[in-house]
Amino acid sequence: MTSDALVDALVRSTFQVAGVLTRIGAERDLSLTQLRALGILRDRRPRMTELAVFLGLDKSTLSGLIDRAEHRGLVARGRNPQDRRVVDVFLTPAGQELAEQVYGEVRRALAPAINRLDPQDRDRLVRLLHAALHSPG
Amino acid sequence: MTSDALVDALVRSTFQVAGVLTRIGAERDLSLTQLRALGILRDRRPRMTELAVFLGLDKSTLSGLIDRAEHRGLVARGRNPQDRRVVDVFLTPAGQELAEQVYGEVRRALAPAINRLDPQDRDRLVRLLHAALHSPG
DNA sequence: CCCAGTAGTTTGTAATACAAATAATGGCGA
DNA sequence: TCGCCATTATTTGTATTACAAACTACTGGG
Repeated sequence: MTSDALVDALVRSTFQVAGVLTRIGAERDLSLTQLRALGILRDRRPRMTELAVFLGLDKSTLSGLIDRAEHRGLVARGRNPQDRRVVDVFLTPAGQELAEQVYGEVRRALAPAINRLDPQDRDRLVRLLHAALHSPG
Repeated sequence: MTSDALVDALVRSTFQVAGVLTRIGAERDLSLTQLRALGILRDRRPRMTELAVFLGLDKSTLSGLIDRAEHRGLVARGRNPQDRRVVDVFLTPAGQELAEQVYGEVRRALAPAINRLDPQDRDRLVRLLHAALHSPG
């Protein structure tokens, strides 16, 4: 069946890309989760609960994660004056720089894979991934 | 740039599929790594070191992983008569059944995404993923 | 037979993750 | 305004995941 081949291809590529991300993160002492958090925080300033939902983590897990990143000076916590229960999270300048470095490294690491496709196929792949996964559901 | 859009799409789909796999694994007390190990063992009987390399883990990490799976009756260790240092790992019948269940569940979970594509686009996506990622390098 | 190298395990430590309990605040109803 | 429940995040306790270093058992060459 075609759909089984597609499931296999998606799972395979998932583990392959996750492996690349894990390796790049490890070079800078970032777990896959921390790396993803950095990526999310590049263009957002969520509250703890929002970020936990985004990452699919329990809020207690996120407290520890942000603790460690904060001690390393990568992120900071901000209090929300409207609702003082709320804690906003955002990247420090050091965190921003690291995030850009890491994602530059990711682009470089995936470049060989991408260069195996001609520009038209790249566009096709983007559109197909978008159509399949980036939609409601 | 097109290649940046493709990197974004690959990273995004990686986290999305990994999320699905994590959730399905969690329903059966399987981590993403255990789930992947089960998938690999479906059609292989590697030695410990081979499996560790496959998963990108240290051999000491794998010892613990296989210990826990063995206690749950999912895998078994076999001694190699040619070289008695070597330990082969393979699925028990229970492990085989769980692996099939889980991967059936994965197919069901990804079906909605797949069904958004017509058969021709599914083939295209399989070929593009294969061309980009499943090649040398 | 000795010894260097290989295959796995054990031990120690840190990070990741969840659940339950806790603390602080907000907001609604009486 | 007071009381109470809900919300937001942290703390605490436990299991898993992961690595590195030390260790055990075995192999194969000299």
